[in-house]
Amino acid sequence: MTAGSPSVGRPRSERARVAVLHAVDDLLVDVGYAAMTMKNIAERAGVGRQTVYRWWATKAEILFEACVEDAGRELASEPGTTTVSDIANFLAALAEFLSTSPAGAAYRALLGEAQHDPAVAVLLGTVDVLGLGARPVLQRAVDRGDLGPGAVGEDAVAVAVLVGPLVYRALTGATTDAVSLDELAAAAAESLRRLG
Amino acid sequence: MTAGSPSVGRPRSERARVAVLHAVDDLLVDVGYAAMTMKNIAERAGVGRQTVYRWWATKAEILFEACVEDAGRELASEPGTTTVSDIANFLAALAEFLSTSPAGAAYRALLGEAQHDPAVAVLLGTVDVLGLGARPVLQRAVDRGDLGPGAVGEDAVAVAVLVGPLVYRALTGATTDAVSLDELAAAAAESLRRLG
Amino acid sequence: MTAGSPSVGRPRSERARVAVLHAVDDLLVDVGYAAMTMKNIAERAGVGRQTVYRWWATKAEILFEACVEDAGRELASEPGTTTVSDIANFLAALAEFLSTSPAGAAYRALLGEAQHDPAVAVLLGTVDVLGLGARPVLQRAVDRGDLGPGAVGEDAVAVAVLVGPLVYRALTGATTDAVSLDELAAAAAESLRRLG
Amino acid sequence: MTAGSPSVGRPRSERARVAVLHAVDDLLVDVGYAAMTMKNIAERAGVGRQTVYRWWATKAEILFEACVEDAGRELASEPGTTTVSDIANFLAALAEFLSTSPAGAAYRALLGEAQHDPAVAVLLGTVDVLGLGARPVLQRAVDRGDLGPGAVGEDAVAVAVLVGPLVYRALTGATTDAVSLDELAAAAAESLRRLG
DNA sequence: AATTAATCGAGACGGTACGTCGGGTCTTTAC
DNA sequence: GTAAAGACCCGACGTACCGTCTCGATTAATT
Repeated sequence: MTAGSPSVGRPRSERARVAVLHAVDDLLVDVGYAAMTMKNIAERAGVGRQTVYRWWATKAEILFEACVEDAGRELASEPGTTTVSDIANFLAALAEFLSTSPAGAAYRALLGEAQHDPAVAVLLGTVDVLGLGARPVLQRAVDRGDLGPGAVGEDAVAVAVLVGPLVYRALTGATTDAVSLDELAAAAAESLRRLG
Repeated sequence: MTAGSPSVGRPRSERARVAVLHAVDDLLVDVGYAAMTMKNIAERAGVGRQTVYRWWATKAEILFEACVEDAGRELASEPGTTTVSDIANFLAALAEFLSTSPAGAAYRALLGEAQHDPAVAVLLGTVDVLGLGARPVLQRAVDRGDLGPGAVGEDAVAVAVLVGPLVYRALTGATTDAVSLDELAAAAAESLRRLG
Repeated sequence: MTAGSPSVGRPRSERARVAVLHAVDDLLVDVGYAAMTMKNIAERAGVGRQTVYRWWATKAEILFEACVEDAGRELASEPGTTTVSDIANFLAALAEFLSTSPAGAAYRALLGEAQHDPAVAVLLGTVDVLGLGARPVLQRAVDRGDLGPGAVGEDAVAVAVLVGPLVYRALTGATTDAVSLDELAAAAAESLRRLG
Repeated sequence: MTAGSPSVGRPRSERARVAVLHAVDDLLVDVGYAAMTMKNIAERAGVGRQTVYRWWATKAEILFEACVEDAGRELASEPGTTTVSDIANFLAALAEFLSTSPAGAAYRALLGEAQHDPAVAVLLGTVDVLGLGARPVLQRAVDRGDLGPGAVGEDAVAVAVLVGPLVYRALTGATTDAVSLDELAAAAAESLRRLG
């Protein structure tokens, strides 16, 4: 059908694939991004070094694959009854993601690496990780009439207004308590209304 | 005067110091942060390798020193007549800083590295680079009565609300045009009023 | 007939066998022994890698098989009318073999590898490649009474006296012209007479 | 005087140099040439890997340096009173060298590698290791009138006649006892006289 | 004809050495 | 005592080959 070789030769080992993805998650927590090398990823996964290189070019690619799907699930917040509560729910999920989740730690590491390596910037550009969580919230706000339809456009600033403050605090090492989160949600709602 | 040897032996070479700081700026632009090594910093500066290590422990420290003073000057925006125009002036300066200035590139690189290396996170925490630019704006808003006095507190979210959206867009590679900047300024003003 | 499975299942592919032996010869000429790997032997032969390993354990074994029979034929020199001319004929064949023949190149490579790997030394010891060519010459000299009967014994030095000089020159990269060959033949005859 | 930088920077460590040469000798005996890698040479010598590569390109170069001087000393046999006894002394030294000496083992390994790698063949061609031992013997024979003066020429076959048989036996794993050595000496003397 | 079993080409698997590069330290001479 | 030069030991890089394994597909002799 598609490829030239549908099933010639030994098939890829699913065991090795998941072992690598798990190893990356573990190492990010245990030793941090900088000390995480292709060598010890392979060792931690109990996998040959070449097997890692065969499927991923860099540790950023592995981390990205390990991050994306988890991010989608963890950022899918409960819809609220009002726009403000909807936003509050999302910001709570986002704060949790950024400060606690392994996938969030991977995202922060990747966003950091993207500042050093254009290839990683391109990689991150392929999936709008936080936008995928934020856009449903914005769409519901548009549907309620609380936000102009331009706010969910491709390059709209609405996503940045929504997630930017929390991301900035996460990257600078600040933590955000529940009270501040509610304040931020109210402020963001006000801000977004102004963008409509 | 004070310690055992205040000025015995050859004094530190000012020539070497500025050569290193300039070399770091040049290399960040020419080859990027990742490809910038202590070795080629020393070579570009025409300086011995040990001379670099004698005064800075890591390339992040050099970059930080090269970045801070420029940042202070470049982020000192013109006070506007109203809070909204004041904020607009600041956001314009911030956008310029993040997207164009060498010091801004250094800041982004350092913020990225801080996600990988706790020591760099601590280093960045010693000077609130963007906050130093944002706080005068917020203070003037408080003075005008447009913002509650709590907004300029130590750990207040106001700074994050002000700079977060633009920082997020800069880190994810998005550019922000003048029109969007004005929208953001208006939205931020609204948002901040809500925090008061 | 004999073992558990005399001829059940698919029989060994003769096509694959000769393809491998030819590939080894070609590669030895094209890229040399060191750059000749089991991987590119299989590729050059258009054969699976496992198929090579199924029948030969090392590239030395393949080369040995490819070498032995050719060596026997190429070293079977024309008997001369006198011992000196007999020896001269043999030395001419030997010089040709060592310097020009693919089988000779294989022999030199194997003799070289035997210095690094005891298993190859054992392998080479199973067939006295040059001795098989030299012994008929020596036997005829014994029959003529030009040489004592001990010279064709198992561990006699006569073979070494006969082939050693040319082998040494071949291994050290020296070439030997026709005039020198005749001198060597006369000298060897003299030398062998002395061993009787 | 000579080079552009007579003594700038840290000087080469003599300790490291001899440690590497000794490590190579030890490893050749302990594990053999094939299993002797640049990696374990460095480890055995207690030296960084880069330090090895800084001064030698291949393990063959190291072995060559470790071999040459020892070879000169070990092959410098006692002059005998007659040409036959002179040759006998040399052949005894040569047999000892080839079968027992570490330097001889190195020589055999290098001669083997030269069959696989043209660069090693060139390297070996720079110093006529065995010839340096054999030529004095031949020269004395010429002086005695037992050998024509052409025998000590650049490309003369006399050296090969002298050392070839023993080298061939050494490379093929044969050992040569004292009785055979004396026979070989007498035969070689006869053979060389014929070359005069 | 159907079954059985060893072969075939292909290619992924876990390992390990390669030669290079950057890390941070040290040891020289020159200033 | 700093500066410039450069060698030191260390370890990760990405590549290549090792020898083994697991596939689907052949290919004959045996049922």
